[in-house]
Order: sequence, then structure tokens, then C-alpha cells
Amino acid sequence: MKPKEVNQRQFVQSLARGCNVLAKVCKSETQLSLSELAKKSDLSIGAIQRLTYTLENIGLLERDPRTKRFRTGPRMISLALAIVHNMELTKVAHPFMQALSDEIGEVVGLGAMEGDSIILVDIINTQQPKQLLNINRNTGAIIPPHATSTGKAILAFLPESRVEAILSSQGLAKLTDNTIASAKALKRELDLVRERGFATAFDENVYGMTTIGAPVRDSSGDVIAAMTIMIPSMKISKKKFVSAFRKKVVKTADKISAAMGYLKDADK
Amino acid sequence: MKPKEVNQRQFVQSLARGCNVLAKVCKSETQLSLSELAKKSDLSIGAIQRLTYTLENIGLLERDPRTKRFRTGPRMISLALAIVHNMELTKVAHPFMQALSDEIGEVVGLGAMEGDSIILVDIINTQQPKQLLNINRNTGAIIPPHATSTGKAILAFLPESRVEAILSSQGLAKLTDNTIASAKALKRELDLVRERGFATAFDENVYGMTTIGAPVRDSSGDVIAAMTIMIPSMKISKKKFVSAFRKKVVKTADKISAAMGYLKDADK
DNA sequence: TTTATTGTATCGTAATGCGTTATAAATATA
DNA sequence: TATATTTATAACGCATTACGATACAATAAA
Repeated sequence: MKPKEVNQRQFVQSLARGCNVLAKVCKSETQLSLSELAKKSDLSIGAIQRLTYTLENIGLLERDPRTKRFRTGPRMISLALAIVHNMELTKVAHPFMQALSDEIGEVVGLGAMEGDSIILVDIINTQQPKQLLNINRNTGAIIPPHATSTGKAILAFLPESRVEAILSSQGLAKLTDNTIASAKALKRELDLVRERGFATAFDENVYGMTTIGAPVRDSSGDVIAAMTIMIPSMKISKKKFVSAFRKKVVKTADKISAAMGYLKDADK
Repeated sequence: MKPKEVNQRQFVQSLARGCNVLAKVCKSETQLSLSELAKKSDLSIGAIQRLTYTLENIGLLERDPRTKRFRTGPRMISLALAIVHNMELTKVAHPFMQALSDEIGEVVGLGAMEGDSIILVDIINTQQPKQLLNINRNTGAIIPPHATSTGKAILAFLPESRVEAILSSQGLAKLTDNTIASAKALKRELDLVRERGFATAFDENVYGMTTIGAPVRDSSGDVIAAMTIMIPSMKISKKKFVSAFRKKVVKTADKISAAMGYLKDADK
């Protein structure tokens, strides 16, 4: 119908539409009705009906028998668990992150490269019941590479070509006044990160969040992720923050790298 | 093409096919090539090409640029993490399970109802390097309800109609000599479980695995999951196993129920 | 090099999935 | 309870979409 010039003759519309519907339901905290789905996807009601019928039939979606609303189906949950399970990184990293978080009493996160995106794959939340400003990110969130310590800690150690690919696919959106939104400035920043071995971000992604991150390597020495400490900016000055945590982030990230099989002094 | 009398005119073939392909790739430990996928799915090579092209295009699949093999894409990973994140049960249960496992030095698992399936949603593995028989189940695994302590601990506390629905959808496969494969015998077993408050399974699912499980309830009092202790059967006699662990399973499962908001003595 | 294997593009066809419309059920309003 | 409104299901006719087959290109093996 619509002039989808994105593609040629290889694109199967109904699959893409169906997957989008599936994703909508799975990501939604609440259950969704047929008509809600139709509105959110702007597809005809008939289309949604067929797609959901199919997805339900193969177990990826499920329907509350009372309310007739859709929710994530058993097969989808099984699949999700299998995927997460296959990510050995989180399994390896989690205990180290937990230990660090316990020690310093702050939020610790882990962002990993998946394709050209950086995804928050694990987070240790410190449950201080009602803090003024709470850091509240969920696993699965896609993280802007240029505006986070996680992102910069990864980018700094990737080959030029990968960095360009990632940035061109993700863009350099100006998220706050402090966001480094120019390619040139970012390049300089990455040089600094490389030199120091860790990255920082002061209110660059969202206002009020200060973070410091260090890269994590796999057994072949490639940087595949970064671990971060996140705190509310008002809690401490930049200087104190960096001096207090720089060694701890790097040390913990290095431990994770080691546990992933990376031998620090193998060469160079 | 094939006489798919399963359905009428509402079933959209290409969506179902595409999702199956997607699931195959995501569940596979290794990356899959186009032709491998074609064989495994028995679809024409052209079909697989279109489906994977689409899935890749929308980020659910990803292709290794060198080998051209498919793997789980960033958007799929993001989705999986979001799904798992939304499952508050595991978040709540995990620390209790960890504590129990630490205390007794055995494997502890958690199986939850998802639709008419019971899925292993979390497991604490005790990493005894090279034990003779290692319990090795992965999260995401679908668990036979009638042949496991997890399953029986759940079934015993569900309304009759749900039990029937589950059993008729899952069957009563004879998995070992000890499997309770008759509906009558199972009913008697479930009576016993209800009476004692926990379920056992001695080599009923796979040979060599003995388990004991207790139900977990949510805030509305419904049984939604069960927690199990799993050990290699040769390690201990049935009697000793039950007497050693019966109180611990129930107690820990109760703690989880309480943390889920269940008030034990609300009524009755 | 040749040969096998695997991935990509093309093409004509009809079956598949499309949006619309009609019916039924459920929920809200009076 | 009756009426209006929203929501879900089913039917249908048409054009597009996805189909399998085949031919071509690229890569890997020998």
C-alpha cells in the first residue's frame, strides 16, 4: 500500500508486521486488547486479527481468557530465557558487579555490543527506598553510544570503521546541554578515554546522572562491553566522583575480562 | 501448499514460518547458515532467504559479515531482556534460591506456569567442577508437569479444569520406568502432594535425578510456580533426601510466596 | 584450474494476505 | 431494561504478495 521504498522484492510484509505486533505486546507492561493494538500499529483491524491469531496459534502470544487481552506467550518466554541464558557475559559479570555494588552502595550497570547497538544487559540496583533521584533503567534498554560512559568506553577501543558504522546507525543526538554531539569532539573524547582507560559522562545522556565506565574484553581481546557506576549527579562533585571510583571501575571491569578469558599481558 | 487443516483463513503462513525460523536461530548455540536453516525448516531456499532478509532488516536477526551465518539480532536480545525483566517472580525469588543453594550445596530451580506450560525460569547451579552426574538444565526449558516435582507441586494446587487443560495439552508421556503416566495414578499422587505440601520425583523425568518441590503463590493466593531442590539420585537414599530437605523447600518456597505478597493466614 | 557448495537475484503465477464490510458479543450509558 | 457504543469475529472478493523454480554469482574445496 504505502510506498515502502525501503526494500525490493525480498521483504515479506506480513512477517515484519507480525513481529512488530509481537514486540509491542512483549514490551508492554500491561496487556493489550485487539483494538488497542490496531491503533498502536496503525494496521487495519483485520490485519491485526490475523496476525494475533497466528501468533497465538504458535504460542508466542497468549490471550487472557477473561479479558481477551494479549500478553507474552509461553513459547516467547521460553525463547527469551534461552536467549538470555546463552549470553555468558552476564553470567560471568554478575557476581563481580554485585560485589562492587555491595561495596560502594551505588548502581552498577553492564552494557554490551549487540550488532550496532549497545544494550543494557544487566544492572544492579541499590534499593534505597525513596531517594530524591533514583536511577531507573531496565535491562534491554538501548543506550546511546556517544552520550554514556558505557558507550564511550566501548567505542574508544573499537576499530575506526566499527565506530563509524555504529555512529552512523545510531546518530549523535543532542540529549542534554552536555552531550557531545559533534563527531570531531567525540573523537577527541575517545582519545582521552583510550589514554586513561575509562570513560565518564556528566549529565550527557539525561540530566542528573553521572557515570564512569570501563571496557570489558573477551578472550580474543576485543572490547565487547563496558561496566559502569552510575550515581545521581547531585550526590558528589565530578572530581571526587572520578577519584573515588576510577580505580574500582577499571579493576572490576578487568576482573570480568579476566573471567571471560582475556589475558591482559598476552602481547603488546 | 500442504494441507494445513489446522486452521482456516485467519492463519498467516509467512508470519508463522518466519517466527519459526527466528526461534531456530535464537535457540541454536551455534550460528546457522542459510542452507542449514532451509534444511532444518524444510522450506524452499527462496522462502528462507526472504524470511531471513526480512528478519535481519527489522533487527531481529543478525548476520556475521564474514561467515554470512545468522545469529540473534540486537532487537531480539533487547526484547528478550525486556521480557525477562518484566517477570518479577524471578527477581523476587532469586535471592532466596541463592541462599538455599548456598546453604545446602545443591542445585535449586524455579518453574513457573506460562499458559499451559511449565517453564524453568531460574536455576542456581552448584558448580562442582566434574561431578559424576551433573544436573544440567537451562532456563527456558519446558518441563513435563506430570513427571517432575515442580510440575506436581503446581498441579496439585490448581483447579481441576486447569489441570485437565494442562495435561491434555502436554500429555502424559512415559519418560522413565517411574513416570506416572496414568491420569488416575497422577490424581492420587496429587492428593498426596496437597496433603503434605510438597512433591517429590524419583527418576520420573530423567534417570538419575531426584527432586523435591514446593508451591509458590502470588498475592492473590494462586499457585503460580514451584521451587525445587534437585540432586543426583545416587547421592542419597529417598528417605534421607526427603527428611533432609522437605522442611527447607517448603520454608523457602513460602518465603518467596510471602515476598510476592501472599499472606499465609489471610483466610481459611 | 575445475567442481561442489552456498548465497543472491529474477520471474511468472496463483494463492495468500489485504482492507472493507457485516454480524455478533460485550460493555457502557440512560 | 433498553439503547448506544465499543470491541471482537467472520466472510468475501480482489490485487498484491509471497510462492517455488530456475538461473546466476560467489565462495570454498579439491
